[in-house]
Amino acid sequence: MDSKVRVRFAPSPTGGLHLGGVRTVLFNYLFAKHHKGEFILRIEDTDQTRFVAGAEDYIQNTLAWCGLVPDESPLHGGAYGPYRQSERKPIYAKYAQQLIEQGNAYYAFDTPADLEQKRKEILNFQYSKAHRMEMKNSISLTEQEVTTLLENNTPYVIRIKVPDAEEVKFEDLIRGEVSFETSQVDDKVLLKADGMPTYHLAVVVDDHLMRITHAFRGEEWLPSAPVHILLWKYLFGLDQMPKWAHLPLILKPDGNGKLSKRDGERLGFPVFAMDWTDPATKETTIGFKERGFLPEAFVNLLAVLGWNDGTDKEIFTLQELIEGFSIDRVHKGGAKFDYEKAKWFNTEWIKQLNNQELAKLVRPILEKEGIEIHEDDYLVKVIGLVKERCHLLPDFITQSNFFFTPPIQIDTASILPKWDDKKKVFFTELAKNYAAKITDGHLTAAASDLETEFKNLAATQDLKPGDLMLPFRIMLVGGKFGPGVFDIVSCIEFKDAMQRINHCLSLLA
RNA sequence: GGCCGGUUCGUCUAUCGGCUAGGACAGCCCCCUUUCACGGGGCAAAGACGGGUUCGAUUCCCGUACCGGCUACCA
Repeated sequence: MDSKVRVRFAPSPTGGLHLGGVRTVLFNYLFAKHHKGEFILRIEDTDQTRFVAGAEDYIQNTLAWCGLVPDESPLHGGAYGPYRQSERKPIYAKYAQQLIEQGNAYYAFDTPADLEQKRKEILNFQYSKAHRMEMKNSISLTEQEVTTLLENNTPYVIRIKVPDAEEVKFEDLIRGEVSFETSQVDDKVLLKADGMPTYHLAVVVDDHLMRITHAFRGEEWLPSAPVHILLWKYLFGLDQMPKWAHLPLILKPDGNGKLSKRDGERLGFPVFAMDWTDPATKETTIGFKERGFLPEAFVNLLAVLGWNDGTDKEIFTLQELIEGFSIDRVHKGGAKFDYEKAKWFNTEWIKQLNNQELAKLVRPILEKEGIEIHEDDYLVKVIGLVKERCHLLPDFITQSNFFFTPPIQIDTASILPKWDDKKKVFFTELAKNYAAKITDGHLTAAASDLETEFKNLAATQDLKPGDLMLPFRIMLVGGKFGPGVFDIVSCIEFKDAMQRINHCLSLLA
């Protein structure tokens, strides 16, 4: 009770981190920080066949981007390391041995082929009481046979000996009491033939050694919970066991089933937090970051997918999430991911973020497009003008590039139908006026003044301003979009505005 | 198949026995805007089904249906 809250996120480094993974991290983090506790990152790399180079760095980078920095991790160190299970290999064998001595585990010598054969022969084969005696293990074999097998270095695994007819139950922080009949659970492998532990053993041993107080993980782990409960009982005592919470799954938007990388590709939205390039295939999977999401928005949208604070509030800062988070307000049911709503969160965050901060993020995106930015102040001003029409960061490209360079594509087709000599005269005159301003030493003017002058000029020529606005807009930005025309003129200044008018006039001639 | 879990508008969700079932996204309409957005207003849209318990069930219990997860020397 009075011991410090310690939680862990324990991914296996097999590829990019998807939405569900990041949300698991987030809930862990929020819970820990809410209780002024510690958040640990532990890398579960016990399956050497699935290990993918770079995946661990990717995980660390993703956490950093999201602002969910671990207190202890392979990178940050800590008092309970090492934090990579592959580096803890010797530890697990000791506990497996202890279980054997206690009679809670046993050696099994069946080869993969033996098992495959057995599964073919018997429908719904389970390595458990029902078939244990038909297999090659230290329960079915005599002591002498086992000793010989061991002395000959016969490959073996260690399996948990699940008790006969017991009820295993535990209190899930989200689901309440969950119980299992042990006759339904099989003798899971604890230690593999290569000496590595399986998840089942490793998670229990490490959670104990790392003093984990609360263990949150995806719902897909619920069925193996009884194995872990049993292991806790045999090894460290149930009173030492962390509190469990099994998080609901994030489901695909259409149809059924949990969200996968393929769904994102199919439906055209990211599933990974950041870009991930598979080192083997060189195939890159797009991430939320690169798609133009702000980390604040990403964290926000994930947090409210399956959790809410009981009010109508939807926009939360990380700090607000920490303060308001509680595990018992997490949903039981899975949630379908809605990309449209996800974008809405980003739109909101773009509006919330101040222009200076936004400028830092937008600048590299524009520069990558070959847009030259000479002054920071100018960029900040432009961002203020266009931010409310941007949903994703790359939207700033189309929304603001005409502030930096004259439009290349000009939608003259939208001007032509109503174009006539009167308008031509007007714009020729307008350009001259701007030229005169420059001669007088004026670079620019306030938008409201520009508008007044524009309307006055229109009046003297007996033209309706309304008929002139669209052509003017297209001359300036190339199409029917963007902020108010006079804001644009004010921003790009007389010289540039004049050139764009003249250029367009020549196109229309 | 077995085990476990889940089930409120199309989607995310509020409701902890008393509701004309609220909000948000998406959709549609209107206003604002001489562009596109933003913003404001409005419309439409839900308690899987059947039994109980109760004065009263979306809320509690049971059953059914449907959906999902797991069922590896993967996590």
